[in-house]
Amino acid sequence: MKHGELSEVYCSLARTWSVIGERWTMLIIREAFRGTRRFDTFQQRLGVGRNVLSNRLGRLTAEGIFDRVRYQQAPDRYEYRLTEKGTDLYPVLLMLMRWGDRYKVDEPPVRLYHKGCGGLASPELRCAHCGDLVDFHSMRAEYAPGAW
Amino acid sequence: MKHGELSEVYCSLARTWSVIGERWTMLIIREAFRGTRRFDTFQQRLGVGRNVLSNRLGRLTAEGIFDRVRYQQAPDRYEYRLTEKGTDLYPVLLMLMRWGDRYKVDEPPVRLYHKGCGGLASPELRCAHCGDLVDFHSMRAEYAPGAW
DNA sequence: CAGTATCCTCGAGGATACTG
DNA sequence: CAGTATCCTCGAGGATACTG
Repeated sequence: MKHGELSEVYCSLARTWSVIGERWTMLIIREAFRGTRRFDTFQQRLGVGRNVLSNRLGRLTAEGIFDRVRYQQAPDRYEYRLTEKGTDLYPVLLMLMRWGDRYKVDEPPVRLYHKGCGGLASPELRCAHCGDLVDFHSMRAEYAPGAW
Repeated sequence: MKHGELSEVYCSLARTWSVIGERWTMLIIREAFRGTRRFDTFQQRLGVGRNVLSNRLGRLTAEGIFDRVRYQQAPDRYEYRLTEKGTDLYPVLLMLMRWGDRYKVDEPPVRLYHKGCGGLASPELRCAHCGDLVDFHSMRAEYAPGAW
């Protein structure tokens, strides 16, 4: 199975992975959450090849994760802004970071504060129905017919 | 920057990505959450090459995400079980699935029920401090010195 | 700046045969 | 079963020069 074919399987994870599951893609999105919008800024901060970056930004724009917006005329200059579909990847990013905070570093490189309460935030997963904390053991999965 | 070098950068996301950010790795872990433990079962369900699967299971075992457990003697047979470090990736998996449920499929292939309350669960992120829903706009990030 | 073009390397992945 | 061994392909990624 090739990378692109993941998008055709009836599996939300596989399809999501076909969009963001490449070496640089998630790092580019993280950089965007950090406020980066311009080609050369992405390129310099990540150290990614210009051809690769060009390709990824194009694909993510086609996918609807970035908007390519002209911010200047003559000459025209464009920048990349996360769409709502893009910012909806924030929970994914947070959970990846949190796992790394726990298992891959001594001290978290990024601290998150919650604007609402002002506290140091360690976001956690709760059941939307009853509000209890959610983990692997508390969930039961049912597969639709045809699910991969 | 090579894939392995991501593990040396002072960034929880990059380091996590160096562990799970390859084409098959996250799909193998998902399959494990589904209950799969044995080499041939992984191989048949995912359609991944045997050499690649062998390599990934070895790396994930070395990383402490899988335990390689002998379940039979003469001949010895082994299976792979998620460790706690492995099941702690569940929130990552859930958030990836949820994004795919929203943007990549019409009908969710997998439905999750919360054992506690019996309800159909759509897990959501909340601030551990105040309990409010968390999204990108409600967070403020502070970077430690040396953070990538 | 925001790219495109070109050329190259390397390793992830696929296919298949073989083994204790 | 649970792998290892072998050989091959292909594309992701790196480096660098060039352009409007």
